[in-house]
Amino acid sequence: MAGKQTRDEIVAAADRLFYERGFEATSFADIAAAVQISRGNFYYHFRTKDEILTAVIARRVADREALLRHWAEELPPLDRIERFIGILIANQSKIMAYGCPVGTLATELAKLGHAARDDAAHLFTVFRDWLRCQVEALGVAERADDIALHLLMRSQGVATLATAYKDPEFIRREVEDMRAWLQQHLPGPSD
Amino acid sequence: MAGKQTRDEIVAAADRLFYERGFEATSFADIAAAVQISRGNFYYHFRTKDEILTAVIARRVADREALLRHWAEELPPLDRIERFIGILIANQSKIMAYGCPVGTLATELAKLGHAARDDAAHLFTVFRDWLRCQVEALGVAERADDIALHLLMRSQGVATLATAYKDPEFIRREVEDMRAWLQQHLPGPSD
DNA sequence: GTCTATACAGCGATAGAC
DNA sequence: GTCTATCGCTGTATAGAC
Repeated sequence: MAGKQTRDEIVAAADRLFYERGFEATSFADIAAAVQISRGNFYYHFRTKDEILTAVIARRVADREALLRHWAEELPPLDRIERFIGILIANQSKIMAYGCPVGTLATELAKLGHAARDDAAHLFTVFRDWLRCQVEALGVAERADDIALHLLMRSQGVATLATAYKDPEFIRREVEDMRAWLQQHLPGPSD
Repeated sequence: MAGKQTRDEIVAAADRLFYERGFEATSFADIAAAVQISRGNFYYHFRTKDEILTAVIARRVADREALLRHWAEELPPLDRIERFIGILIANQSKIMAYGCPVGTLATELAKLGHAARDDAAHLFTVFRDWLRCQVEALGVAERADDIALHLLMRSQGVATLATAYKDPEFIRREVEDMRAWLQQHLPGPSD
């Protein structure tokens, strides 16, 4: 039964390396070294690089869904969205070094013409649908999906420029602006 | 003197391939095949992959500077910025397929920890400084750089989501929103 | 300036012993 | 389930003929 644990360790290491170095730039040897197993053993668990990519994407989807579910249980709708925006602050060190894990993987797979590109784009949809639901819960009936996409768009833009310039003050300012924008696009308390 | 021409063809082909497939995923054989020369001849012009990357970045900087200078000569300041925003529409097919050439290269080199990462980030600065100048020309004395960064941020966000979702209607809507935002952040005609 | 031939490391992937 | 050994291919890079 140690097989399951080894497999999980491989996926966790691949998840981290695909994020930090990129999918193409990460070799089997890199992952095996990170988990401290031989390449031969590695191939017992995953026969191709595509298989491990699929497992990594599934892991990321599960992680994000669990996180968003957790927020939905603990916070009221507005705070949930603010928490989403706050990811840019909470993860700013990693974002300045490696960008957004969702956006950078989707872009890389699109360039590679990889079969899993749509699966990677689906990671965006996890956030998109969740954001739309929260916006609707705040009383916005129409254009809730547009608002969700706009928040996603801003997150991606901030992440990309944060990686290029590594400027925490830029991130702080844009996060504040996102929060103000959100307030303006929700029904006021008198509605 | 055919050497100069061959060299230009190599850089042009590498520029396109680095954009469409990524820097890491493009091999010397790919570039040589695109220019229809042998690998041996290729190495006469560029001895390492880093050398050709440097040449590609220099080419991109020169191309963008020439384009922006051209706009500055032909259009009034507000139209120049609108033209910048309009890149998202004019290049939407390529952006949906490969993302933004500036943002995707900067992100990839950041992940690779490549020495040329700062040079790639400088490509952003070409647009940043130019946008700041146009905003200042429209009468904004303070926060012109913040406005420039905000426009860059939005462009990057739209490009990333456009690559993931390939939705022209999303691009159209966000471009319209960028133009409206710009109008709101410029001094009114009565000021 | 352009070519062929080639060196050598690292890649993804397989076979088979334990 | 984990290992060593190895395969075939591709990657960057070089040497030298023309």
